[in-house]
Amino acid sequence: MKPFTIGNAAKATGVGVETIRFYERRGLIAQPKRPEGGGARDYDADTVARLHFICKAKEMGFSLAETAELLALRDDGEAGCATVRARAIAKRREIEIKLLRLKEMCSLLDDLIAGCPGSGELSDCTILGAIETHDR
Amino acid sequence: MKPFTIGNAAKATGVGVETIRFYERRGLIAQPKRPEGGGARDYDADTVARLHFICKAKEMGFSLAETAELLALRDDGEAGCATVRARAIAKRREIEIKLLRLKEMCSLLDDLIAGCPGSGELSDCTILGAIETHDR
DNA sequence: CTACAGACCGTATCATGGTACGGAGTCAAC
DNA sequence: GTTGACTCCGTACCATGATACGGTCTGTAG
Repeated sequence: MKPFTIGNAAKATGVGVETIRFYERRGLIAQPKRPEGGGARDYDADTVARLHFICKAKEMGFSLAETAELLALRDDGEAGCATVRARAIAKRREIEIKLLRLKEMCSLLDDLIAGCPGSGELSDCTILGAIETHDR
Repeated sequence: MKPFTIGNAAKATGVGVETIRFYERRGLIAQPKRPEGGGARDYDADTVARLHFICKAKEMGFSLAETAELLALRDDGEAGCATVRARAIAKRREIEIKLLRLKEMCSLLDDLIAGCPGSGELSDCTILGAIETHDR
């Protein structure tokens, strides 16, 4: 088994070397001990697992700070499954809200696009006009 | 008609005074001339309209840089309506993509939440386990 | 033995969209 | 004539999530 140098850990998880160092600085993962006498640090399996965790959590929309909290829960013997579940549900709700915001944006844009003749002078542009109007 | 000092312009558009100055620095709006001998600048109707424009565009998901481009189009006698329409359509497509990303996040989370017993030891937490697993 | 690839480390920089601070000036009311 | 509310202006700072730089050290291959 090849040693997980920072470069190998980066390749294995698809993040950059600098990004791993960044996560270390942010406390999401521990920096592995450096071998006596110098040389490259060895990223153990658990640290690599944490990197995967971070990537997955990011995919699901968790911020780094939230991911750090999830990792802390994971490390905390006291915490229960219900706490984690609550985080997931809260995040789901957050995303739902963003989804609604984006849908609103879409329909605003749809209205503009539908109302636009698509050619002609800028002075008659219904889109610019509509953006400018402050009807609220 | 009361003069649009920066504070009044801010109230009228719902943005902060510092934010207006920030937009000036970014070139989205021009800084009105200062009256001879000093005193508060007067934000004319067009500048206030531009501020409304910026707010609306933000609501629709345009970044400040994109909004600056739209404003430049608005100022450009040569530009045609078709250009503006194209921007709107492109932005719509972008938002559609974000929408899909968020929907993916939602279903990932839904799967986690559905598979979770909701109580019990953290060591059996299906959610943490699933986040950690690198199946891709 | 020497060159080159990586690792190491601190620090700086980027983009995005603001927010805050501090000192000075101005204006109107009391 | 002083207080308080604004304005003006430059500059600094915030969060978020990285990315880059430059110099040193080490490990390996040729």
